[in-house]
Amino acid sequence: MSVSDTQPSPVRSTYRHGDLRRALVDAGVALAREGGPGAVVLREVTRRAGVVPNAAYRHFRNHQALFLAVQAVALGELARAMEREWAKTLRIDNSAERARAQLRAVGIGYLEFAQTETGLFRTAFPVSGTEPLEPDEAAHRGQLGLSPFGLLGAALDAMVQAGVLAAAKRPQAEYLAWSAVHGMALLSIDGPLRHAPRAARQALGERVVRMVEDGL
Amino acid sequence: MSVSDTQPSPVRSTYRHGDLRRALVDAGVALAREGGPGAVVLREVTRRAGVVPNAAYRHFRNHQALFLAVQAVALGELARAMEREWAKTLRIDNSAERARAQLRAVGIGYLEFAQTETGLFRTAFPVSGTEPLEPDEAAHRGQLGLSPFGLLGAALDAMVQAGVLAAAKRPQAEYLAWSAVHGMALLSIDGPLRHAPRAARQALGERVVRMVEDGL
DNA sequence: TCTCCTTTGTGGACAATGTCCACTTATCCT
DNA sequence: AGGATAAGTGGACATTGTCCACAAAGGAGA
Repeated sequence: MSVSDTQPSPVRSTYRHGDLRRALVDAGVALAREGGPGAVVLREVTRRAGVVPNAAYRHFRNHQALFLAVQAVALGELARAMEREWAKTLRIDNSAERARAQLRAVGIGYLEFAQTETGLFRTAFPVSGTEPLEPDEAAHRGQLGLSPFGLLGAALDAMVQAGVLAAAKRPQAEYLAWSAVHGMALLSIDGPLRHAPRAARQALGERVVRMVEDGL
Repeated sequence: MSVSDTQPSPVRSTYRHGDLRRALVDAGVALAREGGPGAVVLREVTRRAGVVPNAAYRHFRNHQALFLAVQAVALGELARAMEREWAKTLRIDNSAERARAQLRAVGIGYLEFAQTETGLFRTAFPVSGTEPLEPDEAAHRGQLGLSPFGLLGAALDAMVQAGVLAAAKRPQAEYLAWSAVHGMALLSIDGPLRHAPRAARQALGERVVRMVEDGL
């Protein structure tokens, strides 16, 4: 409901669509949401927009360009999910505790999103092939103006500031944390844990985040 | 060269192929090796086997079944890569040191394989959609008879035995370690580190493995 | 207001892919 | 020897991404 606001009827009386580009992206996002990256099919997208397949080519160079736009939206939604968790940490007074909590929040938000919006999550990180988006491009940010990557960095910075992370370990620490959480997300949705009870996955999620906290 | 040994000529005089199933899998593996999962295209596979597309259906129910066979081979190769690293630890006398080294070996082997045989690695863990293979099925094992998952478990068991890992932390520890390393592998080949110099990736690989060792 | 140009959709086509059905050709088993 | 059966072939179809030529509508300038 935050993404798509305009498609009252799939039929259209005017020759011009009005805002086809947006309609296409919206349809793409909807498809990605329930079906993952593979469901973002150009022809189906145009079908949902009530338009002939070729019309898409007036707005995107090719299928991949369309897909990238969808991916950007997915990344934005991920950022927002993480921000939501982050916001909960703001009342914590003790700065060391808060910094730690923020790192965890970022991780938990990530994992939660992967399990709640699996299709979008998969779309945000298309596995192979396509050149991925740069982790910090404008469109992928949430309301705080931070990309998922930026949020993680902010949490780590806060940890250094609060003295719970040695400054020497700060450089590149993003990648360590991200790896662990991203891996867990994949194991949870595609790997051997995909059929484990939700509680078990949640417990492992907490544990992996703690591992990062302790092992960084 | 370990996988395919029989396809002297793509042409064939006999009506029967002899061992088409194997030829198909071999071709599939070759395609996966350079091109990843998306390159394992049924028609191309049959083409390489010098046979008409439909012939594949005598040996595999559908494209996915073929793909699963290829995936199994990829998992086997991964297992072998890990075993190779594992073997290097066997001369270490101190059992605590050895156990730790084994955990690292398993991780490093995994990461090395991801970067050396990227196509096969991606094929071993097809991102979304398809139901993944169970991590312990027979065909995916290396020469030691252990699956990638089994190798990791063995390393963790050794750590408990050697007293460098609290028994209480043992259960499910596989998933924590696997997450971290798998995530790093993906960041290295698809994510933001894909263009980083090899040395940088290697350093981060070592670091993530240490993080697991310390944080488990 | 009338013309023309540019943008945006349409229509029809093509190659590639996975899959289905009917048919042919060997091979094996009595 | 002879028929069942396994293994390949041929032709077809729907679906997908993409290309090219064309039509329809707005907008800019007269």
